[in-house]
Amino acid sequence: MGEISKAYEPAAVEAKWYAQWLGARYFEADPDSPKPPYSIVIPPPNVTGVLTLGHVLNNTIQDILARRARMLGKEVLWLPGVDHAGIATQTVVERQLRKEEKKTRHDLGRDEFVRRVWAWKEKHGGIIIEQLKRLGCSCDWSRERFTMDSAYSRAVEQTFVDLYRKGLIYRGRRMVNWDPVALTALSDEEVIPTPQKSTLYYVRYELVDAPGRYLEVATTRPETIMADVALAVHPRDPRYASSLGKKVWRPLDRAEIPVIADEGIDPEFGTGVLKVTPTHDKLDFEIGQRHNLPVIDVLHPDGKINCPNVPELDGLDRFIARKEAGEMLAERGLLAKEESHESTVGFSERAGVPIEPRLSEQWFLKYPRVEEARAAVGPEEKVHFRPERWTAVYQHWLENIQDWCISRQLWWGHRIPVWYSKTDPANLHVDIEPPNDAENWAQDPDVLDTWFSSWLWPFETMDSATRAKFYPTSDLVTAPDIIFFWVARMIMAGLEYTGEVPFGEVFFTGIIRDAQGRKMSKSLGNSPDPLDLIDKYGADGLRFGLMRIAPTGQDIRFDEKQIEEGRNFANKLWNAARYRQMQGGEVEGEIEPPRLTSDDKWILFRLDGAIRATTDALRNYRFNEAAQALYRFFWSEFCDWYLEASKASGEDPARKATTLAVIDFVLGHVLRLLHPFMPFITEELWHGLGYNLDLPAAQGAKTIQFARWPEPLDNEFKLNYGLTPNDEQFASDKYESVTAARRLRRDFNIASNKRVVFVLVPSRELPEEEAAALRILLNAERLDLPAKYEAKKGTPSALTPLGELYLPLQGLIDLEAEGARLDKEIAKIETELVTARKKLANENFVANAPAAVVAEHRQREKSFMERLEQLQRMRASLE
RNA sequence: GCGCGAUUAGCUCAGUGGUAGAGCGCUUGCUUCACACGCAAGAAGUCGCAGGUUCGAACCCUGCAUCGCGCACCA
Repeated sequence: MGEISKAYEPAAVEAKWYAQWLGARYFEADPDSPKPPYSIVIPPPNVTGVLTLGHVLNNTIQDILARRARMLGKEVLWLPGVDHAGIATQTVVERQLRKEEKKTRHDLGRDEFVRRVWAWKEKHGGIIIEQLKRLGCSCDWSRERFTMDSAYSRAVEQTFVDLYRKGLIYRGRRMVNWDPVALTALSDEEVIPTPQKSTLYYVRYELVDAPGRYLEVATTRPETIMADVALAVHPRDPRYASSLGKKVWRPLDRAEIPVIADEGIDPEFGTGVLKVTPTHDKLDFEIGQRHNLPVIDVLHPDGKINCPNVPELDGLDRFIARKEAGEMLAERGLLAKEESHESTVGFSERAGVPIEPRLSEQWFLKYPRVEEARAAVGPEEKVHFRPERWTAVYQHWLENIQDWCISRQLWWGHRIPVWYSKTDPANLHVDIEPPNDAENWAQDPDVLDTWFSSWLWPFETMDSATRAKFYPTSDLVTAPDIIFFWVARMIMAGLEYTGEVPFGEVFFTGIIRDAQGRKMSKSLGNSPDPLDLIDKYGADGLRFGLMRIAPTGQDIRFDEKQIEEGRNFANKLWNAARYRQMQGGEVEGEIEPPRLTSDDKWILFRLDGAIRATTDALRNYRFNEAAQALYRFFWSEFCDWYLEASKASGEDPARKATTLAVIDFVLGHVLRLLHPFMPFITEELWHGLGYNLDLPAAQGAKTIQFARWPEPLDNEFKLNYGLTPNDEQFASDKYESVTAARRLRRDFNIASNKRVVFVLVPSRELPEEEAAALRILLNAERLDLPAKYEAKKGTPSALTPLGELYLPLQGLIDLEAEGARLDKEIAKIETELVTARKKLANENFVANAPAAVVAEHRQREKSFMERLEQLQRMRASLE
């Protein structure tokens, strides 16, 4: 701390230390270290991603865990990396291609397009990695991984081959969720059910053998009528019993279709008649299978109508065709009515458009180790979820699990390692190596779902030495919205391929929302750029501000004010250190027990409490509690009371030396406790104040990161330094007295900078050093301590734990005001006394409540009575 | 329809059986020699509603209301 600025300026400090940490390779994990291991794998952000507040929250927590583990003497691996994010990345590059070259990926061809994506990745990918560095993340960047690294890709393909050989992966023509924009199949998890207002069309189907008689069908999708292959009713629906087995005319693309009975029909919905279009609805597909119905597909992959027989609709977008079909039906008198209707429609998570149920040939995975995975999570099991309630969500999903559609019709991703014989398409070659006579085979054009690579992340990112030391990992920190996508699948893959669960503790963060409670999203533009926040408030301020409010597992409403508080706290810390430095003197001198004042002992007690509270909170993943405990201790106790009182040590060198030693002791502890939260400023002050000087390298000489995590002050320490609860109580009483005196000042409009004379009639012995502290805290010109004091009538007075306190003023006193003030205080005490007495008068309370609680009430009653008596005496003196 | 969460000061939120808390905001005073990103004092709450358990409930139980989130259904 050469130059000392009044306000903490984070930018230079952050850049300086991060570069130094990287240069010294402090974050790199050594698999050969004798230290016990601690490991986290980062939830890999998308390679296209930029830092959001969600990432800040998530990664700050991981950094806190990692840094604290280092201070606890663990060998720490925080393994970073990014995800190739199939759809997202392909979309970004395609958009760029369209904009800059007016080309599609098909114009380039597959190989060239993939080359372009790689080029894009090299140039723009992984911005987020640099942003994580700005945040201070202590990842082992030497091990940064990418899900498309060659070794990792090989593992992904090998996994496919292995699961295929185990019979768990199969190819099938089934109903899938089709994204008509990205032109690919999606897994069920990638579909977001969204309530939509739509129109329910009541369409009339004329009976073939009874012209003029109709069956009415309620449908939201008239544009798929041409794909109808039957009408279906419930077998026991009396309204339609006579129609069963008959034929009706399909409107638009006119054809005869049968009326069938199926248990799947809900007679309550609409008219109780369903039009069966097996290609465009999951239920319809199942009915079609049960009744051996044909399959007609009237949609192109991009969602346009494919029905040359009805030229009015052919080629139209599905939503335009829907309206058009409705109008056509109306014109032909086949539309009985329209109703508005609300239903839930599946939207593509990526493209944001309604997905289309579609029959297509895809690869599916029957999940391995489902039951084991389900049983592995629970309070008594190997994997603990925090908050615990997510366990039920996880288990419910596993109990109802459906096979996973893992093939995607994209070009960017892990190519499916399957080749089809050109001569015999039924002949497959499934292996990570192509067949020898490759020219006779064609590789499957599809790639694998990105999550099919992510689920191997905790172990395929590690080489064998690393895995031996650091796997299974210790903690996983992630958001609850990827329990299904990622967490559950990692557990299954871990069990299948390593025989172990991949992590022990899973901490689910809340989701950060804006002030209106909406999710942060790019499209809403309600997501502040964390880099702007770092520029404005510093990385430490951002981290601390967020940690103080955030991670209770509840969603978080973001407010920039909270980050401002974090910045202010950093500034407070900076200035306290600055104050210490201005005092000069020896760094971390000897604390001489006989010289300790009650203030010194009080702050040591409070420090002990803060160490315990912080340690306990962090051990239980209650980051906000830890941050709050440190905030309160440092600001409200250390700065507001202790540092102010310590100014009383004056110029006596011996006393001052002890005071400074206590300040150093506390600051040294606070910096270490805060380091996981605020890595930069704590490192800066650690060195600036010279607390690193007498330490061995392994314990913080070069960096606070390896300084020991503070231990609570044990009984031996307390004995050696003569700390007794009496001292603590005395200091508390003193501060309470000071507050009472300041209130007097305030009540009589005496400016806080005006030095005045106070008179205290002490109710107990008051050594000179205590009086000195009182004078300082009261900003008193003088503090008189007479054994008896005859106050002039009307002298403002207050009852304090240390005695009766007077504020003699000349000619300024308003007797009535003073009387009113005392009356108010008396009334307050009386109320409390009544409450306390009521409680004690309750026999059941006295009989049943714990003795300590009853004693506390007795004590309170007594003290209220004493205070009341004194106040009344003071009141009487005014008359 | 089933399930989960939330409801505490103007705002954002802590607080799992024993006198209602913090920060911000607000009022008032203060450029007091670390800090105005500050210091000091203060005002401010029928703890969503209704029952129940208990000597005692913000906290436990039941029901209801409102908001949010999952899952299922959705022709």
